[in-house]
Amino acid sequence: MTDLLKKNIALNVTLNDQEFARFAEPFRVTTVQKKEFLLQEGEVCGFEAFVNKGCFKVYHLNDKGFEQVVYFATENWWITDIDSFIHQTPSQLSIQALEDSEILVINKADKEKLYEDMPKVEKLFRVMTQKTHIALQRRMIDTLSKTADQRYQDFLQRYPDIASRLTNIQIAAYLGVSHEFVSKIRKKISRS
Amino acid sequence: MTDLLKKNIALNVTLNDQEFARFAEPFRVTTVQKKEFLLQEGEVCGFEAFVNKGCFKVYHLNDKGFEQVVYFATENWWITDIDSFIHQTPSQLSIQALEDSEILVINKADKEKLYEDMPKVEKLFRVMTQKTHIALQRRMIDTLSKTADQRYQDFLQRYPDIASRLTNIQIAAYLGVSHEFVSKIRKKISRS
DNA sequence: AATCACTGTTGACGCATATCACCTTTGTAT
DNA sequence: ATACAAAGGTGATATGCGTCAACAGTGATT
Repeated sequence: MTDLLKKNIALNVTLNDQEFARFAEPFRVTTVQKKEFLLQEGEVCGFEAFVNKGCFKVYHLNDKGFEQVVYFATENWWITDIDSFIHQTPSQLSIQALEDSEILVINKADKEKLYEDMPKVEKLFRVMTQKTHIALQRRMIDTLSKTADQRYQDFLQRYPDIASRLTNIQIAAYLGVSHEFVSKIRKKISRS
Repeated sequence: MTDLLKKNIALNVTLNDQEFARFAEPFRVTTVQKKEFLLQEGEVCGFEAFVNKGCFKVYHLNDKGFEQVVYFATENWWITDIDSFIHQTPSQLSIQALEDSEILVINKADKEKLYEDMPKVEKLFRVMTQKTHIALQRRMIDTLSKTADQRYQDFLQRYPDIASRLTNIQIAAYLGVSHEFVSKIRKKISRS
């Protein structure tokens, strides 16, 4: 149940079996059906979750009513609306399952107890947040300086396993372009 | 010398005078002249710095030879190339002073000692990184779903004090648009 | 099997923004 | 004070991408 989680955190911090047991204790296994929402805009996000199986999109509905995908999360990714979770303010993001999924959920109070009880957990989430931040910084640079064509191809190369589970419409919502234009990019690629 | 730093970290963590003294000890005051580089692309970033006075731009030179500004840092901001600093790999970013400035610099080894000696420092940088990440996530959404016009006006509203110290060219490099277009946006605004 | 919703494709047209060229204004160094 | 570099502004033209509309393909639901 928590095997994948154990491997995941081992990337950032070393815990012995007893420490990991304490860490894993407050997590609850939850199954989520395709199309089900973990969080809807306006709700306060009280959880953080680790994806054991399945796929989610974390997105914002912009002024024009378009979904802007902040990120996709498949096996081994963490999901939350970090802004709403930390500040306990209404969420501007929604989180929806794109496949039948299984996640490990921890609530805010339990996570804060972990921070207090285990200094290594501070380090774990510091390092995880830093890595996430680095990835987002790179995406920011690419978004501002590359064409949609290049960004589409970069996405396929960087996340081939995720891309194959998504529709063009979902990928377009991540890249911030219309799905019709993604379709035209694909046509152009297939000709060359 | 470290008054501003003391106030800055007090936003995220509580340290008594003795603890703060230990925290501040490894920082070195450094003056930097306008146009001087703290870091150039290709170098490994071995420091993190707190801005006491002045202004910096952190930017990436893209394929077309254009500067893409990742962020500006004035008084009370921290600067580093977090990617290069953490992984000790060659930097893809450059950091240059836009004004004569004064910073407090800590090197990587000393920062790691702080992490080991003071659990509160783990928390400090975890929370700081989370806040930075939230801000970048919001910027990402805005970049993908708003026009240059809106983003320019948002920038002026959100950072009026920084904007007034920058040229249009620098603001354009942050927004990811040409400086000519920023000029046209300004004209349009002034007419209305 | 039939239906209906969702996804993908294509073309015509329009808008946001880039590019280029040139000029004016401002700042800076001697 | 002069000269030169950098910043700011403007118009003409080009391009990337959006919008809209229509249609075909693919899956889901009954």
